[in-house]
Amino acid sequence: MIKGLEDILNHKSINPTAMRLLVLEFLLKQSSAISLTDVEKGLEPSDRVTLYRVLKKFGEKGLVHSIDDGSGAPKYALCAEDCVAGHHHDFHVHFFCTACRETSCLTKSKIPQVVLPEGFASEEVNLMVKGTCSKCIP
Amino acid sequence: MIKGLEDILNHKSINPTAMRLLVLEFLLKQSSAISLTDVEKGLEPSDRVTLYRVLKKFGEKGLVHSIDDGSGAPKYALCAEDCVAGHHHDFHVHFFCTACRETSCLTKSKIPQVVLPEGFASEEVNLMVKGTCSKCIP
DNA sequence: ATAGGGCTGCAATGGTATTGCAAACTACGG
DNA sequence: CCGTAGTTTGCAATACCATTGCAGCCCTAT
Repeated sequence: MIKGLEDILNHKSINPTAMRLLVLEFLLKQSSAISLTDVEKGLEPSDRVTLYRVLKKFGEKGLVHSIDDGSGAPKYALCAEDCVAGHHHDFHVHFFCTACRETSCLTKSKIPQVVLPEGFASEEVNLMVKGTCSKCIP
Repeated sequence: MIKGLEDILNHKSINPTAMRLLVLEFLLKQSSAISLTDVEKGLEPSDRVTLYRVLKKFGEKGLVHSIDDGSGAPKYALCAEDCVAGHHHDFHVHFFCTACRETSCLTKSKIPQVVLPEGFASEEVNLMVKGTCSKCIP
């Protein structure tokens, strides 16, 4: 199991340290995007700053992408597959459930093409939907 | 002129105080969405907290909407037209130019319909595009 | 005139990212 | 096996930013 985790990191050119393996393992267990504070609580008693830097490195290397769901703190989730360092390909919709307050990636919902005014060039698109998720529908 | 400003506030059931008129006037002069710090600098030497509360009230009453462009601080812009207290209708695209670092409302670019998975109900949609705006194209 | 409610300004709090620095660790060449 | 260089980690400190409490002010209605 741990072996597989190491491979993942190596494949992204990230030195597989104990801390990073722990964070990666924790991320793999999540069903939704989580904040730095969530990681901190799940991996007690780890240092917050270290976790911050681990996630930052993961982001730089294209292992995770961060989502700003308006909660103030960024959420992190593992990238699908084909993200390379520096260029993310996560053109999917992010969903924030106002009931359970979970942020999740709707990898199957692609972001539709957006028509921009003349002279505007798009580099990155982020679509955030808020509402009620399937688990919280009454 | 000031008379017109008062009308705007009254129409939204906001007591027209000096401070609020100033903020509204400042907002009307902007061509892009601005942060609380921007307002503070433009209206020196005003108290930041007061401006914060003014903007908050404007938001509650449907006069302005706030945009989270990922810069850490929310940006504010006047609502188009028919926003009512509590329910915003700003289904337009927000654009962040990575060159001039300005956030603007593309009121003509409507957010396309998003297909959500079964069981998901959408209440609010936010589409943030990052790239280069027409003024910054080489 | 006065009492009450809304508005403002100041001070203080709390949560967050972010950086500097020194200790710990790791990989590697002798 | 040892030491060294580079990476990683943990701690302390800093810097924003939103948000709240409180006290004084203004305006209005009675």
